[in-house]
Amino acid sequence: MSVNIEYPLDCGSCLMRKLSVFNNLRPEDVLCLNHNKNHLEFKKGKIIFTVGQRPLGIYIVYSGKVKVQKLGSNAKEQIVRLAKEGDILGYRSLISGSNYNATAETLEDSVLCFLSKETFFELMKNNPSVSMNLMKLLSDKLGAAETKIVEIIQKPTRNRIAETLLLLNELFGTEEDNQTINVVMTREDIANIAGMSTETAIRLLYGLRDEGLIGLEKKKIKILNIKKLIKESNIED
Amino acid sequence: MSVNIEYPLDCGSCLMRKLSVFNNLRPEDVLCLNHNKNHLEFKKGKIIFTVGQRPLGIYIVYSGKVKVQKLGSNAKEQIVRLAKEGDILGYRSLISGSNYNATAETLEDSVLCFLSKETFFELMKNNPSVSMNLMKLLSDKLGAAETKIVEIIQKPTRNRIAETLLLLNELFGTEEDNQTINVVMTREDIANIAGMSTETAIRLLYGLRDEGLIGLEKKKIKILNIKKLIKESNIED
DNA sequence: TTGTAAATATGAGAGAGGTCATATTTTTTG
DNA sequence: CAAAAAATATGACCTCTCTCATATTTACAA
Repeated sequence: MSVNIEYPLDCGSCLMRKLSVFNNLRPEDVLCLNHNKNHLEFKKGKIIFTVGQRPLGIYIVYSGKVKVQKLGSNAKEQIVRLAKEGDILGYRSLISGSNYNATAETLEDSVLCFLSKETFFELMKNNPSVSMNLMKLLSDKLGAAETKIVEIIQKPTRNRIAETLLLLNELFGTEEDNQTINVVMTREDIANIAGMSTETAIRLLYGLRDEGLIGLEKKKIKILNIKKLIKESNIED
Repeated sequence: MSVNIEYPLDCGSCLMRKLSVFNNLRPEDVLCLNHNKNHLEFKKGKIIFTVGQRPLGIYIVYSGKVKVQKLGSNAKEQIVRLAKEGDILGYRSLISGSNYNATAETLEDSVLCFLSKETFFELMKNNPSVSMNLMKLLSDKLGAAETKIVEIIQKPTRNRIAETLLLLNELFGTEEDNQTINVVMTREDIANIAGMSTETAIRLLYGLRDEGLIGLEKKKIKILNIKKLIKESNIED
């Protein structure tokens, strides 16, 4: 499932660390990190953790992309979070003190950095910036989740699919052409972010393509007219 | 709107503080709290803060009940959080460093304790338990919000109204009869928690009453058969 | 490369739940 | 206490989106 590999990586110079909540550690804690971290390699489509497991630590994404999804009563997955390089995973359950209630799966080949619970809390204790960063992160995610609740209830699917594309664009950026969203996802994944059936998502994407707002080539999605797409998403905040 | 009143209250012995994230302060910080807090009285239906305002601090509910709601694009309010005695309000935006994006309104006459941003962050700096409690609180709320997203998408309205009643029961408890949920809310409020139209909520409540799961008398709601109600809510976690 | 599984595509049909209209009851306010 | 406003109640209708079925294309593994 995952392979423990040797990396010649030094946390001190690690760019991903500097993007993460551990950006502002005391020098001795950078060493601690170096000493206690564990690199794990996951192929595309592999499970990092799954519902019901007890969190043993947290994961920092060194490279790759990860989706975190929950299975609803309807036997349908809902993607509740996405992670890319520098993002952390598995912190919510760890802090809540509960077992995982979502499943994390790689969207592409990824390298993760594992940090044991003990090391994590040790770093947090000694570096106020870590808990401050985490609180900020949690607050932002909570705000986004609450906004999403309102949107799912009140916005029609067309608004939501447009918004989902804008989110992916914002989060993962574009390829060199400045248009193609830099992530490979199935239509089902996109539907599971937007909160609708796969068929509806497919139909709506074609609608947006026919109107020239986006381009579709296999799994690659281009944003051709971002202004209209923003209008279509009916964002207000 | 709100009245600044004199209370002979000592934070050291305040039961609400002991229920809150400030339950474990250094003695000198209890004094600091005593010195810097501000009591505010709000009549039922009054706005504590509203969308767009800049957070100047946080509120601790000393008595009363508060709903926090967001206005969607559909001109419909969605209740995203509820607060009772001992709960804090306004922390998410403050920590995120953004203006409020929700409105807090009292559900009944309430007394709140206001703490300036400066005092709040000072307390947090000196008492690791405060940031630990806050992180736990944020993590729990985030987990609940993500669960709600999945449920709104996948559960029919009947499941959700049942779950909403169970939530209110859990949160606010019951009156002496051990059945009547201890909160007064309009049907519209209930609909705005469950995420459906007021008409649908009313119809579903009558359905549950006709089947003997609940009792309805004016705004008072009794839970008569909690087992069946749990079954009806289709909870899995 | 080829066979198989997974993903995409598209139509048809159905129904859950929203909207609108209106009547009645309850609550608030002057 | 009366009048007005707010909340509750109920019916009719309609539409958005889901489900199901099936065909086609793409991706993957042997």
